[in-house]
Amino acid sequence: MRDLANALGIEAASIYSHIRSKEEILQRVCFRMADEFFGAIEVLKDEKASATEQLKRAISAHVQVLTRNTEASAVFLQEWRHLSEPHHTEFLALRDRYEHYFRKIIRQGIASGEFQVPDEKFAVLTILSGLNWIHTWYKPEGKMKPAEIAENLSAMLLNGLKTNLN
Amino acid sequence: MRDLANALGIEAASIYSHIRSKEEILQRVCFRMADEFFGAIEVLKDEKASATEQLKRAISAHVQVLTRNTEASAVFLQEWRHLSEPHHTEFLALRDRYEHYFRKIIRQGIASGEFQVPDEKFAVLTILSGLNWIHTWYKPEGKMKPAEIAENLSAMLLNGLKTNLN
DNA sequence: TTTATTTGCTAACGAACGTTAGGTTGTTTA
DNA sequence: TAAACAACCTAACGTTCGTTAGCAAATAAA
Repeated sequence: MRDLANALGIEAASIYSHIRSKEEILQRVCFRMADEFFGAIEVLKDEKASATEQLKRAISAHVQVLTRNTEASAVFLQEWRHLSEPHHTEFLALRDRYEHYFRKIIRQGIASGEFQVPDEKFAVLTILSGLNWIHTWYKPEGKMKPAEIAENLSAMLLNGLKTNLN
Repeated sequence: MRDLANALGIEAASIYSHIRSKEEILQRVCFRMADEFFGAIEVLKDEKASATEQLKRAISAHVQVLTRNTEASAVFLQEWRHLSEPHHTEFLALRDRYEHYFRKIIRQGIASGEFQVPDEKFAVLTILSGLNWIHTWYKPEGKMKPAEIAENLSAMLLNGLKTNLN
């Protein structure tokens, strides 16, 4: 709180005119980011699109949220486990629900023959790992733009590294 | 320190018979894990192997280290940023060196035509993200064994999700 | 213009933290 | 057998932490 107050140019005690507690700040960051993520995929719902297309869009949406909120993303991804109950459990439920959205796409891809995936849950966890690691290196002034990041990640996850002779 | 002491069944003050400081514990975990990772890739050095094979082996080695040290891995991956100087800078240097090992493999794969990678650094960061996310879900008693994890991750990163008609 | 509200201040509180000091007990070594 | 050493204990310290209380000043509203 003293570090935050320093950054704001006020005293730590003054922050309590604006918030109830430190825990409330963490809750707000985590649940607002969760809302951002869900909001971003909510508008994508188009189950007529191919699984490939749906996955690309989901990846892109996720990347947009992350790169638009780099600091909140870092807090969201690294500090959620400090949430107190019942928020901690609620948060895990949201995370599960978000993962299920991706699993559904993967399952659809398997069913349609677009994807060949030995383990669906593993695939989703790996996709999300690639997405959620972005905050560790992404800089707004960096050479790779969010759209390029999404494109590269999609290409890598869909096509793999190996040279494709198709 | 009191939580750790509780887990050990001794008093917090007693820990200081065995270590110099809390910071020393963090240093030891982080640098010993770094040693483990470097040791694991050290024995792999065989530049005659294809880039594909080298990458598979590097992934496998990394997975073995992570899954053999799940708790230390969590500390290593999540707490390194709390290291004090000069250890913090040393740690980043080690991390860079480890990343370079992977970049070298990718570069070799591009040169030999095995890989088609728009951005080599991005590819490595994504590979490492998949690897370093494992500690968030892996359980020794889980259904997927380390060797299977390595195999699935390699397949996914090399071949991608898309059904390969080759 | 006066009152209410907002936002910040200082001072302080109780709790938690990492660690030190001195002592005791058990183990090892000479 | 005695001395040295190791490993633990209790008690406590100074620091840091999140937060509250009471107050002052600035701003907004009546």
